[in-house]
Amino acid sequence: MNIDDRIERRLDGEPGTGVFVDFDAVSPVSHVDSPAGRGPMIERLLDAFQPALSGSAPPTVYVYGPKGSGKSAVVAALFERLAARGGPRRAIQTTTRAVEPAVPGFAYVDARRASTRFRLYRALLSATTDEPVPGRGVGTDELTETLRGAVRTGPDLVVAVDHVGEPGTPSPAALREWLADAGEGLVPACIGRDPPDAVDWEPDATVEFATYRRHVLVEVLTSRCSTGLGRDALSHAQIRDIVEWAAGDAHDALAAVTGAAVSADRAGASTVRPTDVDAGIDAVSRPCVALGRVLALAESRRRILYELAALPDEARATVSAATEAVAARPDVDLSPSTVRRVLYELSDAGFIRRETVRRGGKGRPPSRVVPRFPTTAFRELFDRDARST
DNA sequence: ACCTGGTCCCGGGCTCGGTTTT
DNA sequence: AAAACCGAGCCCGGGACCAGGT
Repeated sequence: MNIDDRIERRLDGEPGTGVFVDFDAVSPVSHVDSPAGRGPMIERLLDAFQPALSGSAPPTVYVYGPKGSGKSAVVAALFERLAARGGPRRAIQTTTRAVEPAVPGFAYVDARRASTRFRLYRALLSATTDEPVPGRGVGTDELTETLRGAVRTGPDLVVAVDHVGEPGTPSPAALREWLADAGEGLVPACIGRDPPDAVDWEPDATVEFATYRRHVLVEVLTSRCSTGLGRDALSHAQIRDIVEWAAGDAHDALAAVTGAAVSADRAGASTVRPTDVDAGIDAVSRPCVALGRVLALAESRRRILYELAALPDEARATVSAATEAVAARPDVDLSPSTVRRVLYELSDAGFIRRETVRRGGKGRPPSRVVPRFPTTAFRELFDRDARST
């Protein structure tokens, strides 16, 4: 947050004494313009893309590393800058331009929201053209031709596809093929968690992200909290405790901070108390699914998880009980049969865990339903999203 | 044998953009 | 110009069948 924003905030009448000042600054799903403590990684990425920047053909690049190590934050920020500094958007023909721009275009796509060919092409079209892109009622082949047309002229386009190879997102090999089908100049740069030898794709270059070191993650949280939370709302010691617990995972750490701040906010406190830190940490299961995955789900699935996260323990004791409780909520308009099926689907995809409980009854023993995502942070994001629309 | 939980699959229908007919 | 129609992707609902327990 720059000085103007800070002044603006005071002009809006916010005294700056609440817990939250800028929710997005601490939210695990929003990426900041300049990620703290990751300068060396930006250099490594620029090294990998150097050929493209000096006029040669762009290389294919694979960026990998564990969850919460800053891959998305750094690559998204870098590609945004590269795209902004690149030539005009490709759909805009610049016949007056004397020399073809030597530097390729750059685009960032989240595979979680582009999990099919149709959706990938759609995402690319809206990234490269200003025209509205149809979301339904049009065939994939037709969309392919539209994209081919938009890409045929102009420089190459480096497409960073984030979160490849997760459950529900395409593999690098599938993406390479999809991009090749849609034009010559589309060069993939995939970002995933699997090491290169476990991936069905041979990139020209690889860049590895390592887990955050403790002191760097402290730096990240301190920076985020200084803009996102009220002054001294979270003490240095508390930040260190959360970092210690998070074991280098920035996503989990930020989710815990968000949960702690929500807890304090609800209690009307102006600073985060020890019980709030405990509550914040408790609401983040370990291991846990990234919030970005939860938010990329269809609206009906998000609604089910939202309701599920607020159920008391006994209502989650069996899948049947959870089904009944969720389906009975007024805002859920799915049939119990569908809720049940979706719960099993979400369990398969890792969003919830089923723990079989021994019980003296007849038949196969049921299993308890446990959320595997940051519950408080998700519910807060869900509420804020509902309020803004 | 019987019961309940879990897996898998697919037809139908919804919504939306594009096309043809009125 | 409006209305009717068509076809695309995607979601919902439900049922057939399998698994694991008494």
